[in-house]
Amino acid sequence: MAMPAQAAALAVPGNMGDVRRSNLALVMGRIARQPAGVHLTRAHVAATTGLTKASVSSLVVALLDAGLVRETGLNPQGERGRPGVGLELNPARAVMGMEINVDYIAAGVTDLSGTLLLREVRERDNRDSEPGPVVAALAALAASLRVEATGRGIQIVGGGLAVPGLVDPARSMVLAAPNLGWEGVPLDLAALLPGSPLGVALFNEANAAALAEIARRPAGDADFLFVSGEVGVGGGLVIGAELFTGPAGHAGEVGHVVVDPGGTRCSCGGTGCLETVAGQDAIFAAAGMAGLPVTRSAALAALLSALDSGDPGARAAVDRAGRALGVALASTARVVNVGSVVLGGHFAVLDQWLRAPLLASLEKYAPGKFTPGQLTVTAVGDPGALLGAAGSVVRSLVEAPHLLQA
Amino acid sequence: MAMPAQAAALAVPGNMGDVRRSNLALVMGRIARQPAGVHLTRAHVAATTGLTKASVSSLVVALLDAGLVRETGLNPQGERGRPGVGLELNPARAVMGMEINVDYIAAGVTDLSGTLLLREVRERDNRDSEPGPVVAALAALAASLRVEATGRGIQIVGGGLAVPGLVDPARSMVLAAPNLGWEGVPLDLAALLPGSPLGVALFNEANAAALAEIARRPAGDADFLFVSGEVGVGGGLVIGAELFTGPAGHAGEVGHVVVDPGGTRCSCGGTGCLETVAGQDAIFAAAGMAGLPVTRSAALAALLSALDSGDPGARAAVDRAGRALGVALASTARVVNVGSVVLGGHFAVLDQWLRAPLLASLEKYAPGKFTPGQLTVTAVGDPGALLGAAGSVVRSLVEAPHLLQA
DNA sequence: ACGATTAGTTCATTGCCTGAACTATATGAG
DNA sequence: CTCATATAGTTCAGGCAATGAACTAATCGT
Repeated sequence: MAMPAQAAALAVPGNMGDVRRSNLALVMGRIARQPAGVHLTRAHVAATTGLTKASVSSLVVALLDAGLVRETGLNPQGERGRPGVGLELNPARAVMGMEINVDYIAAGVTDLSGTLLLREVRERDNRDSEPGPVVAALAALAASLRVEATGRGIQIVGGGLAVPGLVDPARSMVLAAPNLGWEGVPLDLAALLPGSPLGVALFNEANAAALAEIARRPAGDADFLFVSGEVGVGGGLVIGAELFTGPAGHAGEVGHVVVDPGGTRCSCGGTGCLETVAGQDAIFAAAGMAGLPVTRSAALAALLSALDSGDPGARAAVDRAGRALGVALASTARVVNVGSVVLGGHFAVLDQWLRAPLLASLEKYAPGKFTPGQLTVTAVGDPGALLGAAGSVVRSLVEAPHLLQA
Repeated sequence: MAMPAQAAALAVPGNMGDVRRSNLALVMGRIARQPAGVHLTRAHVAATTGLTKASVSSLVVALLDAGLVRETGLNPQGERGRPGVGLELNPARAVMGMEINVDYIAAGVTDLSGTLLLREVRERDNRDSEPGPVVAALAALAASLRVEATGRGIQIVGGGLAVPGLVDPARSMVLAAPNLGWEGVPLDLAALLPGSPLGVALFNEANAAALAEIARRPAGDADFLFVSGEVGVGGGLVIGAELFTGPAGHAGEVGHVVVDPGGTRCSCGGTGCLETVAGQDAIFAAAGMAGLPVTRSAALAALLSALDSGDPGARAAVDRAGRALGVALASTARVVNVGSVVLGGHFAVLDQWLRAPLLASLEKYAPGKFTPGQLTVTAVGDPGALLGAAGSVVRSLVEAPHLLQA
């Protein structure tokens, strides 16, 4: 719920409890947004949120009781007047991010400020795998991290799982993950974090990575498209610092924008999709690297050295991918009106080779829409999906602190 | 503001006034959604909204005082128990929709239920016109309709203006309307309806037309892309029964999706945009009708008869436009994840000739995403932009009835 | 005519924010 | 060392909005 000046018609009556929850979120958000280590007092919260000191005091008590916030010592530096009691996010609460990908599973723990405390990646070939054992292995990994966290006095209150495919979060289902060979797979998310108050949320990998980017961008720069380059090409659309997933939950899928109407068949059944030109397998094949190193990171390294040594096939393949990406981004920019793009996956790795053809293509198909500065590379990198999945739990907690109230 | 179960972090403290406004909107929305002529009582509002009878009574008094709602007689048919007092939208309040287009200006008055009460279209060539006289002529037209409405005891509380071009509603500016020859034109919207309590809102024409479609669609079918075929190709993206305009306010511009990377230059500076293949001028030119009838409706009629008589050039041109539209819609469907499309403008007129190549193209580039039933033609037609602009005012009033409180 | 039934109002209660008054604890000047 | 000043935080009365129960109002069926 949102409560301010503009009222939107809703299906549910509002009451005073909603005011309380809204203001609780306001105070929680203020505390969460405070830079780490900078003293923040009730008085300052009141002054910056517009709430009265009396209300803030009452709301902070609720947050303390819920264990979301902690009091630190008094203001250390000598200022006039009574020193205020410091407030910060409770470091004894944390969330778990988890990821299932083609070559590995991973789990990590972040505190409520988004700092990564623990992380563990287990290599594992999940191609054409059975979902059951993969999820069981991830549950075991998560359990071990949880034990480690508990040993440090840290409670895991919830988690998020990122999967490389189309998901239906509402039904906890993986609708289609071609690279895992999963289709219509229901997941027992609760088993990943048994008994955690907030449970486990499910995300598409590119969407989770996009969420992780949000926190790492300058404030106000809250609209962008994250493009994830893996075997497939995924996308996460962020508008107003919110993930925009569209009516059916799969918006931002820039990998299947048509970039070549006369092109080749895509695994999705379509024709000339971006993925058929700029996906990892497509680039490797076009560069004449078919049947080369098994792992993707090795293949990428091989491609990079081929590019460095001036291999014409490799250069042409990347050039073509860059131009195609430009076509897709130009169209996307028109339809959803975003002017900033963040490149992830192999697009980030290949940035120096990709950038020139991509910018040229953007200028040709959407002149004036993009400046080079609006085309950036992921600030998070590999653990992006994991951090984003974890961060989403933090975010839901900041927006609805009452979820953890007694 | 929105008030229910899920709280979103906001910059502004909530208080009980927000609860009041939210519930006011809830009751107002319930009354507005009641089919015309069907008796609706306070008791029924309470039962369907979840508010208590006491709250509903109090809220209804406020709506009556604001003049938004009216009591009708008692329940006519004999049912057991005390008959309830009927409630309906006040027929003495109305809004004005206005439109500036290439060949005409238009204004119309609708009551709060969206019924068109008055409408007047004045032919007028606005190509490469000065904004001042056009707006003055529209103001005069609006004034005359307002006099007529006042004569019937109807008060105009606000209005909306639709313009064929990119607009910045916040600054009341037309950023670019190539077909009018306007660029960076500030509009004195207040002059169109002097002294009206809600003022005049500004819309892009395709967006306004999309708004008008919302009300005419079956409930639950709230996600679609409206494609407006005029000289240019515009679009209005509706998600969750809300217009989605994106970060900069121009989302849904499907006319500049790239459908042919090797294609011709577009007026926007890009290359191979949908508009270069499927815009009216493009189709007329491809059909070999350059320099034909002056007015667009005459040219369209000529094209239709050429199609009827089997003219191969005309058929090929429309075929090509249909296929290109399919490419653009396939890409758009992936990026924003809409599965329904509403055709307007010449796309609606040419539907029978366009449909087959369009569906074939959709099936080729986005297989399984569209069924023929999800491809429909405008249910509103010509006055769409006008009705949508007017409807937007009604909508804002329903969502924030307190705007008209004393 | 009277009981049953439904509509709508009145009123005491509860919850939350607000503003003012008050308490608590520091700094700095004399 | 003491006191004025300044700032932090709590307490408390007041107001507002929703709630639920009790009450009044109006109609139907028998």
